[in-house]
Amino acid sequence: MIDLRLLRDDPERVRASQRARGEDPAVVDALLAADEQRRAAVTRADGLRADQKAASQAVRAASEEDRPAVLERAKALAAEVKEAEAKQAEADATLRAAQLAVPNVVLDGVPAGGEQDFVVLEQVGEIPTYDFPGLDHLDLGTALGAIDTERGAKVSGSRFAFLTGWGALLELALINLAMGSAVQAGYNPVIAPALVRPEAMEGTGFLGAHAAEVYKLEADDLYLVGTSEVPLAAFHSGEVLEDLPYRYAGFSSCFRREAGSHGKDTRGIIRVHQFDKVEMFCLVDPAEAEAEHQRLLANEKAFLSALEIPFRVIEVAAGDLGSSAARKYDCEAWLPSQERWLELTSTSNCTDFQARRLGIRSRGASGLAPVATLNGTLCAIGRTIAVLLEVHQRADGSVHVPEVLRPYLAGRKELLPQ
RNA sequence: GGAGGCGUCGCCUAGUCCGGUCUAUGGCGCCGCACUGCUAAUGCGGUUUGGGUCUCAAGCCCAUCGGGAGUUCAAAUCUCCCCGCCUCCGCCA
Repeated sequence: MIDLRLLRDDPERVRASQRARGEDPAVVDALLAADEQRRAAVTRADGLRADQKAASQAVRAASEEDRPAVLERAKALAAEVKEAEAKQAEADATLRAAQLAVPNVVLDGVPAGGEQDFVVLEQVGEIPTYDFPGLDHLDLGTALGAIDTERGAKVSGSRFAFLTGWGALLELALINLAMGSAVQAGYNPVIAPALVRPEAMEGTGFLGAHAAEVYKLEADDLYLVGTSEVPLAAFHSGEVLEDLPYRYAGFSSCFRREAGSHGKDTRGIIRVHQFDKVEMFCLVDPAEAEAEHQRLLANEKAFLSALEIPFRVIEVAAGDLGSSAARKYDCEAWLPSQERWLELTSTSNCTDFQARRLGIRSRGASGLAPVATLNGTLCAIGRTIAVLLEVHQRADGSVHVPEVLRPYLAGRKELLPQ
């Protein structure tokens, strides 16, 4: 949710942000108009309420003979108030809708344009080459007895998979490695609920453009989260925080309908309906947000480097940002079977946009103000397993185990086909 | 799932039966000032949050007693729905 004061003071900045995103700047002017109308409605209703309050007191004070006339007046005012309040409620709803239609203002330096207009910031490691044909992660995983998508489909449908044997152990290894390094870096570990109320989903902005992506349990009015960013962000909703920053590393299963991605990444476990993820989430002073964002990115890079995965870092263009994000970096790993870069992690600076809607504030020099929230993937486990298998495969079908994972995998230096 | 109890401006608390200066009581904590050799103690004042108005300063106004709706001239107080917590029973990994 955008700051209405910023909007009033500098609407052109918001319009420019809209243009950078390739979205309609007219929503900015619609919001300005809605804001003005709401303020007019509030002023009128407040005034009438003040009159009615006085009239109501007068009823009590009135003498026996004055009473009927005074009561009449109070009743008339009550009707007027009711009508003015209805108009105010309408203006409030219009304002809210207009406010939800305006995404966060992008930060300086974010490249304008859409999905293909990203900027590559750096590449870590070389694109690997292999002097043997090579298998994709599903063939490798099947041979290792680590991934079973056929039975996943039989039991749950397409885009579901079982992780078995080394696959299951690899998942646990990655969770432990991710959580361990997060704790070491000062993040508070959290196991988060995967089912949340509508308010949590709405407050984090996932019921907007991405509503079709979200699973809903109709009978219980609960949603399955697509990322633990949702419960982590909602964790402190409505609170006043002291002693910023707060840093969390949340583990949860993630559920996505993948409604708009028919035919995309259908093979293997790159894009599935259910996967597990360790997500970092930070609440900081808005002045510290950009520095915190760099920290998150650094953590992501360190994690991928430790897994000996070659990757590149891109800055996502304005049009490809989520509505809450003001800047976003993705780390993309090289996927040998498809000879392309695949998004493994993503970190967004949401400035105070998300916190404003969730009511997460802290006491600053000028009173209570929304904090800044940031999120970043530490490890999306399924995809990381897919990349690990492909990148570290060898001609004989075995897979090299990076040193950092060995303590969690009974010291194994390689995984062998069964 | 069944029965009962509870939710008050940071924390605790009065008020709710029987609607009206509730403009929400008192204590603790916190902030300021005074007093004091320092600390403590004491005294005085302040201390929810959001919004509106305004030279965005003071001031004034409106809302806010878990959330929402209703009844009424008037709701912390009455009615209904929802949320949360507690106790007991049932069921359960």
